[in-house]
Amino acid sequence: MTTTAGATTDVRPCPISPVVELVFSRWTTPILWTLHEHGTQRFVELERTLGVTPKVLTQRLRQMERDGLVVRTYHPEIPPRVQYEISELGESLAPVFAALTQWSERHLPSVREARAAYSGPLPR
Amino acid sequence: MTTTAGATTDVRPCPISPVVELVFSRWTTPILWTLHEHGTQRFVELERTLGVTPKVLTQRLRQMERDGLVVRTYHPEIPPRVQYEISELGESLAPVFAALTQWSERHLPSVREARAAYSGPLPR
DNA sequence: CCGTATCCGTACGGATACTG
DNA sequence: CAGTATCCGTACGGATACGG
Repeated sequence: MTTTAGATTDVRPCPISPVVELVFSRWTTPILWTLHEHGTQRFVELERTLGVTPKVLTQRLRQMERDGLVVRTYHPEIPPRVQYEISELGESLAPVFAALTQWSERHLPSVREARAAYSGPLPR
Repeated sequence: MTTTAGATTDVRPCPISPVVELVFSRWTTPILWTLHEHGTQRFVELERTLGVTPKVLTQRLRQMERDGLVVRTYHPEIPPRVQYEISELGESLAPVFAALTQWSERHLPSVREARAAYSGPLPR
């Protein structure tokens, strides 16, 4: 565990932090969900469906493309057409989403109850 | 405008967004993980283990207590002692964490490959 | 020990305008 | 249509100091 005296104890963070950062950053979840549910989407479709500005949408899509979660296909036409679809790697997240969905259905009410019952500080 | 046939009124965002915000906000995942793995922890233990400043730690713990994910127990001693433990509701997230862990083990290498192979913009 | 109070820097998202 | 460029406001986290 800790090595010889003097050395700082190693702080081992939870192993899922990388995935969390990868998948649950802002907008990534809605984007993945939309592509998963509605299939291939064009840029403007995502823009309108999610209500996100083009700058941010581009940032997220580039990031997700780099990480291999989505596939971008450019069609050199006039006007240009770009398709975004979820990759196989992205689809492999399905069990995660399923677990999350199930948890929501079962336990989200409990959260609401807890919030209602909570009388301490931090009122939002 | 909205007269696109077929799709009536509702543009439904992904249903897991609330949970994501709840569980995967900054620091909440490491906190939950630590309490899940190492059991009950004192304030200063979490502070040191996670390397988080007391202000932020308090914010997160209050929020998670309000949401019913952790249980705070105050022992009026000198010096005072406060225990934080994961609640039953928090424990119910275990399947989610399990799915995430499994995905990490299986598919995180693919992400690294994708990043290495990616030659476009956005180099981080 | 367990927080709270205060200041501060920045990263991030939103809005707008413009280009190919 | 599919972005890029620019400006801007703020929410958030880190650092420090202090209090019960």
